[in-house]
This record gives sequence, C-alpha cells and structure tokens, in this order.
Amino acid sequence: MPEVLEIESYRRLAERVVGARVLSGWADAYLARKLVSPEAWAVAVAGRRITGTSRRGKLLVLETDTVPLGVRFGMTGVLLVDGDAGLEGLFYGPHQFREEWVRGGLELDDGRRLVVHDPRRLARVEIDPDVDALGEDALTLTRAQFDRVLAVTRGDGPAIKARLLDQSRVAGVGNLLADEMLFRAGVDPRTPVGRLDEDQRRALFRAFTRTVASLGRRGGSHTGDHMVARVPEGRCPRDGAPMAVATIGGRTTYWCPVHQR
DNA sequence: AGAAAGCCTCGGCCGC
DNA sequence: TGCGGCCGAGGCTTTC
Repeated sequence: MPEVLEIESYRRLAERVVGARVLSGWADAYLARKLVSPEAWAVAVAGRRITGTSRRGKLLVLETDTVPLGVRFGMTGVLLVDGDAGLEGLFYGPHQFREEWVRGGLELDDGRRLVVHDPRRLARVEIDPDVDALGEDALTLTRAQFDRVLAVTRGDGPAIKARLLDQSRVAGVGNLLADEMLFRAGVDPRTPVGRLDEDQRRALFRAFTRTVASLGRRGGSHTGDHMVARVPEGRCPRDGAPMAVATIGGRTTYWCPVHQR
C-alpha cells in the first residue's frame, strides 16, 4: 500500500512520540530480516530517547539520542501509535486490525506503544539506515533534480515507468503514483527515458509535482484520477478509450493508449 | 486463482 | 572479445 504520501503521514504520526524514551522494543524474524537478529533491534532501541523524525521516500527514520532507526513498510505495512493510524482510509484492503499482524515495535516510557502492523510481512526495520542510497525525495523534487532522474548513460535507457520507480533515482514513487503522473502527463509508460522530448519532460515534471500535491490533499496514493480505470475492462476517464494493461518495471501498469503516447 | 500500492537478488546482455 | 554495470525478471509473503 504505502508510497511516499502514506509514509509522510506515518512520519507525522511518529512526531507524537518525539521526546519519549523507549523502555523496550521487539521485532519478529521477518521484520528484523535485514538485521543480524531480532535481538539486535531490542538491544539497539532499549533506553533510547526519540529526538525527532525524518523521511526519505518510503523510508521512515526515527532519530534518537544515539543511532537512527529506519522502518520500511513493504506493501501492507502501517504505523500505529496506541492503535491509532493517524489518518483515515490508509488501511490496506479490509481495513482491519489484528493483533497477530503486529510484527514489532516500541514500548515507550509514557505507556504508549508504537507498532508496525503488516499482514503480508514485507515491512523491515533497520538500524542506522543508508539514507544516501536513495535518490532525492519525491515530495520536494526540483526540475533540475528531475532532469537527473531522467539522465541516461547508455542507449535509450529503461522505460520511463521503470525509471520513476527506481528508488535510487527518486525516492518515494510507487506503482500508483507512477501510473497517475504518466496518465496526467499523457506519456506512454513504455517510452524509453532517452526518447522523451523536451515537451514530454516538461509535462511530466509538471504532472509529477501536481500529482503528489493533489493526491496528498485528497488523502493518499489511491485517490488518483485514473484509479477508476484500474480494473479489468477499465476505460479512460478522460476519453473513454479501453485502458491498456501490461507489466512494466515489474509492476502492473494501466495506461490509456489514446492520450498517453 | 491470481494478483497485489515494495524491495532484494540474480543473471543476462548491452555498450564501451 | 572482455568486462563492468545496467536492467528486467523473479521471489519473498499473505491475503482477498
């Protein structure tokens, strides 16, 4: 589920625990998969004071008085503080909470509990995450940064959709945001990056910034204009054409073959 | 039954 | 022709 808009809402939620001290923490073997062991998480977090929050793309960072703590949410992860998701409508699928889907978290000295709720177990915690492996953040991307996102070293480069999903180029764009900005810009997701002309680049950057801004106001990645067409037999809400579907950049991609070219 | 809004690894092959 | 690195495919995991 979560893309940069959702992770930003988790970050704002996490701001509520700034100042608290961690009594103890735990993580199951999946959530701690990137660590040497689940115990490494418990050891790293015990006694830490949460001093702030930050975010790069889909990576949430809890700053502490010692080492930064990272959380990646995978496809179905949600952050909860005492059972509160902080934002309406962000729960995946059935919109339900189950205690057995709580994969780990932190017990705080003020009695509150910050947890990662994740049915499909693709969320991960990290200790001192490598923030610089990620590209510039999608919510503050400038045109100059966007031009570097589109830079190609050899040949025509990958499909534009694949490049938009490349977290080392720009951090935070997931499948839905990528399809929405391509839809708005009128760009075929299969277009090799190196083949985009200046008009398309300009339109795409404009659609990029407007998409994150407007979907942020609406309440999440799933509130895009093209979402209604994201079904079998779906039709383009702009011109009524049957939508095309294919796997591009490893993800299911919907686009309008009439106005996206 | 098959697909799912993320991420990681691996192998093939592109292009210098 | 050799090689480093880019890029796409596939797997992970569980649910509906």
